[in-house]
Amino acid sequence: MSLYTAPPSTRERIVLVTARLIQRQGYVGTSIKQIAKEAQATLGSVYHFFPGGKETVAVAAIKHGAKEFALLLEDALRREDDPAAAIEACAADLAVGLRESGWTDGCPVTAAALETLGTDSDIQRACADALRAWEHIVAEKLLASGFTAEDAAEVATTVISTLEGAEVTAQVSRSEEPLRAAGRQLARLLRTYRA
Amino acid sequence: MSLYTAPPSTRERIVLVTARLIQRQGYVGTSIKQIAKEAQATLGSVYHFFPGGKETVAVAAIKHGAKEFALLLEDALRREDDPAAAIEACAADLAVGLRESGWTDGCPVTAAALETLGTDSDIQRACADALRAWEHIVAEKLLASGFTAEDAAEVATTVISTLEGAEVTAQVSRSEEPLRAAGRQLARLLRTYRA
DNA sequence: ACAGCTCTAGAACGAGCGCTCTATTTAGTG
DNA sequence: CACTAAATAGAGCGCTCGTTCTAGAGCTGT
Repeated sequence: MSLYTAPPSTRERIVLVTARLIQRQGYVGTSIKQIAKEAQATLGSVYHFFPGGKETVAVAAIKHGAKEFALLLEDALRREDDPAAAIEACAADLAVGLRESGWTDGCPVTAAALETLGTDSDIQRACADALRAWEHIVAEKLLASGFTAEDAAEVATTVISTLEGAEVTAQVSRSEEPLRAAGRQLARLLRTYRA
Repeated sequence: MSLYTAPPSTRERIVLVTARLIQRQGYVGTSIKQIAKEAQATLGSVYHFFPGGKETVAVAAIKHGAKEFALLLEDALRREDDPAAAIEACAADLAVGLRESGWTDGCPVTAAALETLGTDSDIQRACADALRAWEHIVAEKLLASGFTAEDAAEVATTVISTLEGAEVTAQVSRSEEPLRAAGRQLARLLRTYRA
């Protein structure tokens, strides 16, 4: 990685802005015109890069957000040897990021998923893929720490669900505490599996 | 309670329909005209009962949904003496309800909260109130089971967060498993607090 | 009979939606 | 320099949004 990162391309700006807007206002609440304006692009550019229209832009943004959280997760899990401590650190990272954004920049996957529930759309698929990928990352760490395959899968699912829910709770109550509490309780839970 | 329940009034139908639509499509994705049509009312009736417009209808619907889940929670906690078993049963109840609705009828509070994040609106306040009320119900049960005040508060917050998150995960993956897993893991966590 | 309510009914308004379309500018290649 | 494809630019289309407004229907008390 170079010291001087290239300025983001128009396409990248569109994706980044869309991800942020979905975090804050949801999928339905975000218009293509607003995306174009905030990305300093024009309507023509947006439809040039995403001929599939609004849904295509959203899918790209959700995949971007999914990868972003996956990196945060992998980072925390690599820094700490103990998975319990790693998950607690991860929750703390989320809490700090949330506070710094004024409690607005949550998880674009959750937001978009809830608005497109019965739809069988690409958005739903992208959200389901993201959740599965995150669970897989956690499960791998647990397996490496001596968990059985069944325990790892069930605990990983619960870890992701709890982090998701605690993030929403933290946003609504505008406090780090729900995420901090979830981190501590998840750590306690993981430690009950020690040999 | 009589055997013959009165047919719901126009006002009640509006609130019930709105709650269901918010569950499925979110707040922004639900229009007043759709509410009127599905509630078999007219626009005039909606604005007659809710002069404050869309937001007022949504607040009433959210409060209704909040009370509904509070009753489910209190019911499960009353049925079981052991709080761990009670929370697990609660998760199972949610899983069954979700499957029976075709994975569409989740939590209107979460859905509405995420779409109105930075807004300082009555909707945000209603969602925050709902979460606090649910946590309080769980905390009371834990206190009655011998938890310290601090433990009860922190665990109750985590229980609600986990149930919220697991419900979303279950909806996206169209499976009862995330909620079942969350129930089992929460039960395991609660049992670590036994004297 | 009639006034005075609550409730129902839906047309109409301005604003904004997603998207299409035609131009025009920019960048890359021989 | 000439030619082409990529990218930018935004006016305009049909439609739906939330809301307002006027008009009528149903009921009660006098």
